[in-house]
Amino acid sequence: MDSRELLSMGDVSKRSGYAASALRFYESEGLISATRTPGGRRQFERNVLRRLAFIRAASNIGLTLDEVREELDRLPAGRVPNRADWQRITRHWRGRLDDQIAALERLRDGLDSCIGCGCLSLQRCQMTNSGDWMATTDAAPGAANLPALLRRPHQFR
Amino acid sequence: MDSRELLSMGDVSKRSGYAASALRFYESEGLISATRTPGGRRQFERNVLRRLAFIRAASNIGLTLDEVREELDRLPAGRVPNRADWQRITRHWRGRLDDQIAALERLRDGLDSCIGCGCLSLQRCQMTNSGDWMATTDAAPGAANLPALLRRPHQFR
DNA sequence: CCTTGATCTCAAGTTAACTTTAACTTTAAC
DNA sequence: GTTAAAGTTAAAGTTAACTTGAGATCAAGG
Repeated sequence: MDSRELLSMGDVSKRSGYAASALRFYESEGLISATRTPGGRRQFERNVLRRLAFIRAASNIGLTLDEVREELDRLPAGRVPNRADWQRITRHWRGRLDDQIAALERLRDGLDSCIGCGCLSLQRCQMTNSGDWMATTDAAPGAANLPALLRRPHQFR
Repeated sequence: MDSRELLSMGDVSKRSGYAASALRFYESEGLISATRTPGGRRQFERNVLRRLAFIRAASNIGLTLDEVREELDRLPAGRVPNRADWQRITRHWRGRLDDQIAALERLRDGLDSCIGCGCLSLQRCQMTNSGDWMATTDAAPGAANLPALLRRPHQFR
């Protein structure tokens, strides 16, 4: 552990591409860690760059920070992640991507059938997913059952 | 225009599946409109249900409310949308879906090549997209150039 | 010693799309 | 005439992932 290899905030920010404010935020959230100089400034170990690359990749896949934290927590404590670790994770990510792709394709197919069927009034249209909105009965409101993965994060629902 | 066919807040809420608060919000945003009773309560015309189905569908596709408003504004003013209107819109939506699917597939392919290449240390990994993060030079930080459509709405970037 | 630039902390702001709360008012029913 | 259900407004709250701003402090160079 040669202590001459510690990185400053500026170093890590430049090299990771993350703003200093984001790094502070990630530290406050427990996603990364840093020691302090006597004067109170952060000193990052080199491996924080690996963690940040991991975080960047996971975010690109679409994980929330909470999920990223879980993934990071499940990584081996002391050692560097090995091939098996990495494969477990990428399999998980791949599954998520496949799900998202499948959901979008279902939507697209629904749209296509909609174009073809000529339901101009949107009655019974696959895209609206509230089958009863034109009904005269007071059935329960249709569930909003479209791909959750794709929704922009709403309030609770 | 027989005035006996107006719908109350509760009617529209039940039939559209939207909460009353959402309907008030949509009205305040100019997405839907309503007249008022002498007492001040909203009276919706029946065609608001069609508009709401449209809004629901567009939201499912991933449009923001601003975009939905634009689409609605571009719909014919007086007449009911015809097949050509509907086709123009669904073509637009289909294009968006295709873009999103393509972006996800690129991500998935990147992941696959990553699994295969064994770059366990995440160096030069396709998924991180900040090619220089391990470099010793102070190059500009890598652009976050992954599919914008997929990103959860961040701050500005 | 002084200036400059990098950092620090803590609180508040940002965006989207609504929801929640508080305090009333209408309307319909009994 | 009273009550309960449904509706109204305006303002503030919610979530995620950070950013911005204010007001210090640190560290290095001259």
